[in-house]
Amino acid sequence: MRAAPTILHLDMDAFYASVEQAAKPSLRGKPVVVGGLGPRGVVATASYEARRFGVHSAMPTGQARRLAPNAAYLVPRFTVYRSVSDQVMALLRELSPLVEPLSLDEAFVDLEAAGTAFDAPGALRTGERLRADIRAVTGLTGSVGLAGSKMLAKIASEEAKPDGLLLIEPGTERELLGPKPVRILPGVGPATGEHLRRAGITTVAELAEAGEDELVRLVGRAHGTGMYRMALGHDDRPVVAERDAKSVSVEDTFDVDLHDRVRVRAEVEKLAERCVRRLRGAGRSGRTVVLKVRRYDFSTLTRSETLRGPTDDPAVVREAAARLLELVDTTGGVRLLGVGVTGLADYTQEDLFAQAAEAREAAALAGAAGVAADAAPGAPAAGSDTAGSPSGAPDPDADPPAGAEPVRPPEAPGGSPRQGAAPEAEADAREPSAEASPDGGARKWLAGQDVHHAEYGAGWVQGSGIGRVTVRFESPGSVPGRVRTFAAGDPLLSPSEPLPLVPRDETDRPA
DNA sequence: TCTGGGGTCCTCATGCTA
DNA sequence: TCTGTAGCATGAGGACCC
Repeated sequence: MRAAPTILHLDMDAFYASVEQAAKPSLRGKPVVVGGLGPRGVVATASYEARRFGVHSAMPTGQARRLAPNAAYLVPRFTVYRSVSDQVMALLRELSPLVEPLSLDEAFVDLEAAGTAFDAPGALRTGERLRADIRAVTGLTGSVGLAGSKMLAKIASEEAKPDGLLLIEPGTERELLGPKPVRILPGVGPATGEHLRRAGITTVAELAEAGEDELVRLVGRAHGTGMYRMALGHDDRPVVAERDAKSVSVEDTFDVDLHDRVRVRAEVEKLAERCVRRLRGAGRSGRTVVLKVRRYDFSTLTRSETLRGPTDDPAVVREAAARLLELVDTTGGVRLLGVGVTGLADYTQEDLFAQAAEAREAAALAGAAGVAADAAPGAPAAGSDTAGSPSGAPDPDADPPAGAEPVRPPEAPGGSPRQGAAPEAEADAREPSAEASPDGGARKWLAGQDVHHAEYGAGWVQGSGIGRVTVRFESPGSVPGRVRTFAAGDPLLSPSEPLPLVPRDETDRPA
């Protein structure tokens, strides 16, 4: 615990919904729900107006619709959220070089790392200035918590919500935490909360009284000791700016359970390819392939296979996933499939082979020059799992050449810079875009999606169905706009890029 | 019409090896 | 040679977070 409140936690208020309200003037002050709109969708964020009806995050969208039938239901637009998030993170980096993003809308800042002394009044001034800057730059509100540790700063911002600021003075933490429910502590979720409740522990003070040994007995060593320290207000976790991803995965929940085994196999293949695209996009490779299956009864199982070396070859991941699927009984139906890769590395088995091939060539050249050289040692191991690899490619699933140095290629092909902590889902396949309907007919329009009409200008899809699409023509800087309905296949209507929350110029405005 | 998607970390079981 | 064991890798599942 630090002697001064130098950890700042920022949490944007109802972020996705607030961005939508800023982007769509007609929704300001109205209940807005952002999330999956399909039959099995859940709420990602609800505006404060929608929360008054009892709608909250992680609630099935169907249930939200029953509670708040008149709310606007929109699909998430991650491109916009990411660009607003970039603006906010840039403001945080002006405060200190040590910023730890937790998601698009949340981050810790270590003010001490800025090299400036921060006492309580100084920290408060910094927090208030940050909130004002965020409002000026994005038009949105965020809540700020200030304390001597991450846990307390986060609790403070939670208490300050919405649109507030709270500083927890060092020395007051036990008094503040004591009466709060155990669920306020990070890492105490529904299962642990219920477990503790059955043991007669409901508040943080009772947790502290129970003692470390009892908590270890109840919930295990790692969790028990950590929870005890937190209950005493002790948390010395540092703010960490850069964190490498440890796994990459994609998954899909189907509107209707899949029963056809052939279809299940085809979906697993598609997921494996999507997963590898993400993997390659991050310039990484992975060694362990994981298949996830959620069955009709919501029981979830995973099967995994560790390869001989890391790969980013779609064929290798696809085949491993297919082998894993053979181990799973899907009788009764499948509601979700997922494919992931863990054991990430920055090089692949193929890189090792390329290096070995270079070594062979060099040796051959040396041999031609009259220097004796052994053939590259380390033939691919027998029993390789990938007999089906594309011909012409080196078997990517074999032992690396013996004696090969652990290599790190200068840059993976197309490799993007390594991301810092970016737990936020890419949601690449979820970004709203006009989709061809399965029957090859008119496009499918998603509520909330950005569109442009050749005659009426910029707008967004308010609703669609039975061959029609309703569009509201407005933009962030305009007054609430008019609604018009078109045929879903209207050639004058097209999907468009999202507009910035602060219009760049008048051309962005609706006609 | 219950219950998404992308992650991290922990625990426990099991098999192999020194 | 046999046995016990510690350590490690792997695999599966659960809890939690945003």
